[in-house]
Amino acid sequence: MASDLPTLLRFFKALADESRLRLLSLVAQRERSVQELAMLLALKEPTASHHLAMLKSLGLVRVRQDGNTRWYRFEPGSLAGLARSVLGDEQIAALVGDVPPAAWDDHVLGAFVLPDGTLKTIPASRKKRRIVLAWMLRDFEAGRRYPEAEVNALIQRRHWDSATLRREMIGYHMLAREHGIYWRLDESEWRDESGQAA
Amino acid sequence: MASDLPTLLRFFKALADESRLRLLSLVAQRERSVQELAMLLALKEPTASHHLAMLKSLGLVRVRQDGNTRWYRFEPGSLAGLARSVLGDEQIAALVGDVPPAAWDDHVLGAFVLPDGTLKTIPASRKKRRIVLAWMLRDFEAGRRYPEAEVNALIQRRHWDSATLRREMIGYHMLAREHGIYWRLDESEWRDESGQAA
DNA sequence: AGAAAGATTAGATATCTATCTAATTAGATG
DNA sequence: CATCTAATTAGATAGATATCTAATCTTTCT
Repeated sequence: MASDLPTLLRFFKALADESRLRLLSLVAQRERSVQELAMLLALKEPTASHHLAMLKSLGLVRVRQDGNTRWYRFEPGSLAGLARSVLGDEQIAALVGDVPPAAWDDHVLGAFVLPDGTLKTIPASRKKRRIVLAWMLRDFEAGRRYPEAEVNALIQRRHWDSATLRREMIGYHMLAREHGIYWRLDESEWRDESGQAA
Repeated sequence: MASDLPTLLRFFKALADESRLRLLSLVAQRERSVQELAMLLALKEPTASHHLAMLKSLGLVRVRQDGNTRWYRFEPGSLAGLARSVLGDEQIAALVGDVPPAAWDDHVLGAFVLPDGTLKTIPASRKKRRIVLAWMLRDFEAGRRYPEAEVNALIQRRHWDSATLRREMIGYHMLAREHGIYWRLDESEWRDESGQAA
């Protein structure tokens, strides 16, 4: 139901306060007036009133007016929706809205690839090196078979050290070799940063 | 499981922050490194690290170290306990720990009853008047029948205006009258502050 | 009508906390 | 062994917010 990030955030902020949790607890037992609640929590009435207004705006409590005292009570089931939106692990994963998934890769590439398309340096960290290698692999067509000389030529369009880079691509299982012939492997075959198969 | 107030409060405080919610969301999709997370949220690494430490201390994320990068991932099911402790309305009501239920009544009585046991004034508000009347009703034995003169005498030990107080006790259905004879009614018969039967 | 009670609104303040920079630790690389 | 990278820890700061006092509003009682 209410599982967009701003809404979820409002609920959590409302519940992340000891006074408000105690208020909820007290009005869950029975109807209570503002001054009674303020007295029980050792707060001034305006403070209690302020908290109750927030809880009301979220539908967590209901008010009944009688004379000039207002009786607050907990709204049963109002937290069930929140609980449901938090129960499933998938719901949490679905919260990211506007973050482009490739942002990190772009960031790394931007730091290592020059405007002319050549590699500034080979990233020292495995994590970044893997991203750069995956980018370089786009120069190779899937299914086609390449002799070593052609592999080196394609790599050298990006960086002079084709020996190192070719070895790395093999190491990550992005490229396979047999009898001096190379071919590109599918992404599902690649090794991850720590050398494990994906 | 974790439904005492301090624990619940820690969880809600941890989740009541946009950065931490987004972090959870990102690591729920896949394993991610600190610098990747910092970059995706436009935060500095120490900030991300700080948030992740808090989430880890609550068991919401797990870490795997590889080289000197640490891969964080969401701990599936870690929120289920929280959700369960929030789902049931009774759990909320059970949070009040150390608040004595009679505190409010004691407070009212303390404000209107003098040390010698007499009534300073009759509370103007129905809410407080009802509490004082209930207190005065203790002077009457259950089951016993009282002529009007005796009722007045018992009330006057507390306050001179026995006529008003007697009428009020009748009004709240604490006392019943027939043919000039009065008797005390059970608490279940009393009217509440707004005149409704309990 | 005037006074009082209960509650809310307005405005001020002090505490908490999310974030940053700088310094430190631990691991990998050459 | 020196260097570099990723992450954390330490310390400082700016922004958020829980709470208070004072003022206002509404309903009830005399």
